[in-house]
Amino acid sequence: MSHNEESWTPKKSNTMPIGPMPLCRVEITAQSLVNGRLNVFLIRRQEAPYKGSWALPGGVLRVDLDANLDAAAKRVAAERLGIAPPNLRQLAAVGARGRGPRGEEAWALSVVYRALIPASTLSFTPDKRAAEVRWVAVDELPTKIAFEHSALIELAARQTRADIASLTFPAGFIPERFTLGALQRLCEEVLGTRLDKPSFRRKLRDRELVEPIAGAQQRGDPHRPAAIYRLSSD
Amino acid sequence: MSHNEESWTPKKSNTMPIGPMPLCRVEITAQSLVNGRLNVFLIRRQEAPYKGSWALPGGVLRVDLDANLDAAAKRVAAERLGIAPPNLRQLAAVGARGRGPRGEEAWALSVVYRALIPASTLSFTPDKRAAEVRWVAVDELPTKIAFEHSALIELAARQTRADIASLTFPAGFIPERFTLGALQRLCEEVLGTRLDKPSFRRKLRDRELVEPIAGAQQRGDPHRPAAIYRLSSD
DNA sequence: ACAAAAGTGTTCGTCTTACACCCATGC
DNA sequence: GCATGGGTGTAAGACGAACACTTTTGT
Repeated sequence: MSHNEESWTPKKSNTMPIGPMPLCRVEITAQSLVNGRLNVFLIRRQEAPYKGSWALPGGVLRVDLDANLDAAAKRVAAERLGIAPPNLRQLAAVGARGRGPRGEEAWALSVVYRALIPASTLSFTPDKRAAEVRWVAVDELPTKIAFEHSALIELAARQTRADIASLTFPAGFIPERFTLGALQRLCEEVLGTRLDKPSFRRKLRDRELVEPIAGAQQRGDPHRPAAIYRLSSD
Repeated sequence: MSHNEESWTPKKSNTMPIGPMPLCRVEITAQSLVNGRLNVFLIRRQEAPYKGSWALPGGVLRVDLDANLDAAAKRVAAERLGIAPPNLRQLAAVGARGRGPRGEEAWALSVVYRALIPASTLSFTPDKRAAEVRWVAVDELPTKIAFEHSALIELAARQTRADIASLTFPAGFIPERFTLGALQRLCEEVLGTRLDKPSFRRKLRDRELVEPIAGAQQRGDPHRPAAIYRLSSD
C-alpha cells in the first residue's frame, strides 16, 4: 500500500516527453443502515499523513487489472469491503500535491465512488479489526477525519438522501420483496426524518414505482396483514 | 503533447512497489452563447485514435505546475482557451485502457471540467485555425466525436441548463449590469425555450437574486426605459 | 398614432402537506 | 376489547404556468 518513488524520469526518445504522473487511487464511500441510521464505513489510517485519523477505504488504480475507472472501483470495493456492491456511483475526483502515502510532496489523485450496501449484507462489522474499521453515523462524524474526506462523506450523504427523497432507489439497496411500511421505514431511516404515509404511498402509486405481488401477504404481526410489493420492472 | 512511454518499471527498494500509473489529463467543456444558442468549444483531433474527429480541448496534468486538480483545470483552460474562465466546475472523471495519445493499450484518466464563458469574451472564434477549432451548438453536435465526449458534452449542457433554470447564475457568466429583459433573453437562449416574463421576474424578486442600481436606466430604445440591475451580493 | 418592450396583477391547475378516518389482526 | 400498524380519502396550502393589462419611450 506504499510505493518507492513519486516520480520517474522519462527515457530519451524522439517524441516530447511527459512529466511524472500522480498516484491514482479510488476511494469508496460505503453507506448502509446501522441501528436505524445512515452510516458510512471508515478505516483508521496507520500511516502519515493523518495517522490515526479516520478515512474512506480505498486502493491504488491498477492499469494491469482495471479496464476502466468503474471496474477499478468495483475491484477496490470488493477487496476492501469483502462484497461486490450492487450499486456504485462516481461522486467526484480530488487531487493535490502533498498527499503521498507518507505525506511528502507527492501528488495523488483520488476518484471517489459511493456504494449503498443493503442492511442485510452487513456481515463484516467490527470483529477482530474492531479498532481499525468502523461504521459511523454520517450525522455524527468523528472530529479526526483525514484529508477532505469529511466533505466527501457529507456530499455522499446528501446524494443518497436526495436519491431516496426523490424515490430513486439505487439498484440492490431495496429488498426484493417488502411491505410498504417497511419501505417507508427504510426511507425514513436514511433521511433521518418522518414521512407522511398517505403521501408516500400516493407517490409510489402515481409513478408506478412498485407493484404488488399477487396474493402475497405479511402475516403474524398483531395488526392487519400487509401486502407484499416489489420494485416495478419498467 | 505526446509521450514516449506508457509505463515504467519501479525501481527496486525496501517498500512495496506500485504499478505504473495512467496518463492523467484534464478536459474542458467550455460553453458560451453564440448566435443566440448554447455552444461548446471543440477541437479537431490530429492524432489517432479518433483522428479527424471533434473532441474537447484538454491537457496533461503537470505535477510540477499544478498544486491541485482545480488549479490544473485553470491552467489547462487558460492555455487552450486563451482566457481564464471565471467559473470552473468539475463534472466527472472518465478513464480506461486503450486511450493513449496514439491509441495503444495505454491507460488514460481524464477529469472533465465545465467552463461558462461570457458571450462578450468570445474573441478567439475561428480565425487562422478555423479548421481545427470550432464553436458548435450543443443541440447539433457533429456525428464524429472522439471517445465518449458526446455524452460529456450533453451532461455539461444539462448541468448548465439546470443551473440557469433554477436561476443559479455561475460566477462571471452574467454581465455586471443588465436589464431584466436582457437577463431573460440570456436565460432563454441557454435553455432554448421561451420563458414567461411575469413568472421570471417574480422569482427573481421573491428570492432576492437581483437588486436595482439606484437611478440607472437603459434609454435610447423605442420603448419604455428599463431599470438596470445587478446580482445581489448576499 | 404606433410599435415595441417594460412592468404588474390575477386566475388556474398541479403538486405537496397535514390530518382524519376505517380495517384487520394477535393478544 | 384494545393496541398496533395497514390502508384510503379529503381539505388546505404552496408553487408555477398562462394570460390580460397598463406604462413609457422613439419614430
